[in-house]
Amino acid sequence: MEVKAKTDKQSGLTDKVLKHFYFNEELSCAEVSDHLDKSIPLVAKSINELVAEGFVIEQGYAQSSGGRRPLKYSIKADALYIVAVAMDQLSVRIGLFDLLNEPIVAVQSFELKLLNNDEALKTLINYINKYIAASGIAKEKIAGIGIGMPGFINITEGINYTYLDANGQNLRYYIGEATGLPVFIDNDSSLIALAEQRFGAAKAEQEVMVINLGWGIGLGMIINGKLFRGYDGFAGELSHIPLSEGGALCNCGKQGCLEAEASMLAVAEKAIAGIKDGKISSLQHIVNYSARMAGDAIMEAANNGDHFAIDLLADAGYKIGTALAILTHIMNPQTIVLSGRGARVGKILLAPIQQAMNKYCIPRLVSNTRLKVSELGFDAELVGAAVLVMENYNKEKV
Amino acid sequence: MEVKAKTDKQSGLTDKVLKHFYFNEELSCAEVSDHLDKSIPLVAKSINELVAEGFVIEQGYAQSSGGRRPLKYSIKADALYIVAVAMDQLSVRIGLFDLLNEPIVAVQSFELKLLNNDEALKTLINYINKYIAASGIAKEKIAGIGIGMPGFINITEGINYTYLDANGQNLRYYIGEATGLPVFIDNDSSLIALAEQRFGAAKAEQEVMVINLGWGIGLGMIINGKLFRGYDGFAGELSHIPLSEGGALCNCGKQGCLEAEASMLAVAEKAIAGIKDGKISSLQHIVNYSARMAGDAIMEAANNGDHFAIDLLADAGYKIGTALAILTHIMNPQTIVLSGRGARVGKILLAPIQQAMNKYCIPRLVSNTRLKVSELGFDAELVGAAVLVMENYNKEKV
DNA sequence: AATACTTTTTAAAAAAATTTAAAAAGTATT
DNA sequence: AATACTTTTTAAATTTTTTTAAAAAGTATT
Repeated sequence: MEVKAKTDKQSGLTDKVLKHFYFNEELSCAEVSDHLDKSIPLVAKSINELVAEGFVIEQGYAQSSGGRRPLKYSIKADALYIVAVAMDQLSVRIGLFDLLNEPIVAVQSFELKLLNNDEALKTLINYINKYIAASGIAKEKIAGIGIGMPGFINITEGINYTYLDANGQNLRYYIGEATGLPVFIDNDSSLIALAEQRFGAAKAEQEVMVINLGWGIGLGMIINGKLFRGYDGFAGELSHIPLSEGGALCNCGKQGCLEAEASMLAVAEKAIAGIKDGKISSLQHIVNYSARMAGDAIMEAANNGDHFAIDLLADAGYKIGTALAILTHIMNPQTIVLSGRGARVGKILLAPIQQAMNKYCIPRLVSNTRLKVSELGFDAELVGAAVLVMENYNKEKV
Repeated sequence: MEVKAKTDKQSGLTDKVLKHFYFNEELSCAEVSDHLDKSIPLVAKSINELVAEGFVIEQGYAQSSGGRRPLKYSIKADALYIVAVAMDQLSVRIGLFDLLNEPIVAVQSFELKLLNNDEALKTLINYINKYIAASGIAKEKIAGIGIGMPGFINITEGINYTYLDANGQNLRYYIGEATGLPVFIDNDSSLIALAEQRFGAAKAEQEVMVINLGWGIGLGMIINGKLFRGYDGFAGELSHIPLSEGGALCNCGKQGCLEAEASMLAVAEKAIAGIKDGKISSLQHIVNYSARMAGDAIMEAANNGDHFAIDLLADAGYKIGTALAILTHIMNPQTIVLSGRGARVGKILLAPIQQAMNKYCIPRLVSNTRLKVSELGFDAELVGAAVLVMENYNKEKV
């Protein structure tokens, strides 16, 4: 016998309506009823409840489309706040957003090495707690903490198999206990995909592949309008598909992985090697940079027209395009979005990627697949972390 | 304003219950209620209706599990019949099945060249009509005709962009008019996947990749327990992914496609070339065979231990395995099934496929992915065609 | 300007689904 | 063998949801 909370049923629709307002702009009662496929009386009841509780506000009457003018409602921006955390292998960004995804406190970032760092989890929790305390926002007003992190993550168990070991404990629960707030974690690339589908370049689309161009190359898949994770949660491992026979050695142990050939880290390494080899470029100074700093410098230089940087990126782009051709053949997506850190050089990558897809894709597939550069860019992971919290939010939580 | 038939709502559950009995063995009312997540009174009403109408029969009381003995029900095999048609580029098979997937009339096959054949559609319809008439089964007892066919198929529009042109008309509607029965069409590989997930090697599994080894290499994808078709319906184009730089020329115009390197047709061509080149084998006689007959002979010989045939298949298997490694990285399926015509040499292909996957997959992915050979084999497409009909069947049809 | 037709919202009535209670038919334990 | 506890089925009572009707507030057309 399942113990279903009585409110579970009753407030189920109300939560859906609330989320619908979070994900959409102004809506009338009739529109919500239509979108949610629920009768108007039911939806009206939920909306009135949300208005009474201060989650939703009336926005006045809109233009008539041939009948009575609809009364529009929208989410109340300051009804709740969300803590969003975006991590990569070396650093953490944290922000506090309202329900319109506007930052309430400036996004802060700090260094945090995940690899072989036993203190990483404690440091992270400490930083989150300080950030929330400094914001002055009452915890009751915070819907939860969303965290995007690299690594193989088991969402249901809340475990990251790669980083942030909590002695095998549930990471969500552990951080939740330490912060006193509901915590939701997911893979960084998945969250970027979520952000692009909800508020970005592939809004409301059903079949979307989002490429997370960063120090590695990630893939977040939206299938049937939902994040797809595969049977064990490991789907989207685009970066380690065998691309070229006997190519560069990847840190996964194999050869010819996309990541080892075309990630921003790989580009940076090639750039440093090239300059040491006497290549002419505005990037002479990067030889002593870390690969990571070099990566940023290369993207900057490419956007400023440096030929060497552009050539390197074009080369990476062509390889990425080859992988995207494979992906397109298998998934037949509506849109492929280039997102993440590398989106800032998206325009430079676009041409060689498209070129490779033209060559390696069946014509029918190339012509139907849209290739877009993210506008969310580096913010995508933070937005996705916020979305993750709201997707899981329950008004009447335990 | 949508015109929803009033019966649509009422009989909705009854149809679901009916299908549940088609896809499952004996079930009690309580079990169905549990599976369908509907209350017992509702389910009981539907079951009683189905029993009264002769779709479902009582199977007596089962063993008690500590309380009242459950009354089991099951589908009535002869309540309905299904016409299943399985096509490839050169031939058609047709069968009449009952609701237990048992053939009522022997499966017949005949030659039908699809390419550049304006008469193909008329011939097909003619054959189907004759087959049904000869069976002596009343049309009222036939749930519909399911047809699996090669080519790019738009399910919603009912159009096959590759073969069987009905002057741009809706193929489903066209055949439906000509036969007087509801018609459902789908891609052959999709139907094979459907069969494997419903009655085959991946029964009830949610994330399954089914490889259709035939004259080409097809892929049917089950994602979230449902057939996935991609945005335009062209997902699963595994056979034309760029596998090797500058390999054999494919009839799609590109080079190095999996299909051109590892399909049964490619194997047959290699075999004929090899024998002409003086290879020792029991297959000397196939030099004058068509590639298609040669393909069958090679599979036969391989199963009889012919080294040359086994080597050729092993070679093809290794290439298929490389492609499956890529597929596994992207999709992280629970199970990969080797099905279709080539399943009869599945055991021979298994080892080289697994070998390639071991080499090219991240360890975590290989160890979690099950690789199985279909037991349905060549019958899979027919079973899938029958499933297609029943999935779309409505008791109260228009 | 008046009439006819829209669309949105509110309220009342009807229908559908679930919950609760009770009966039927077992098993397990003392 | 009697009692206590299960599970399945049937029936009755609620609850929930949808449908229908009506009112409110517009637009378009003659």
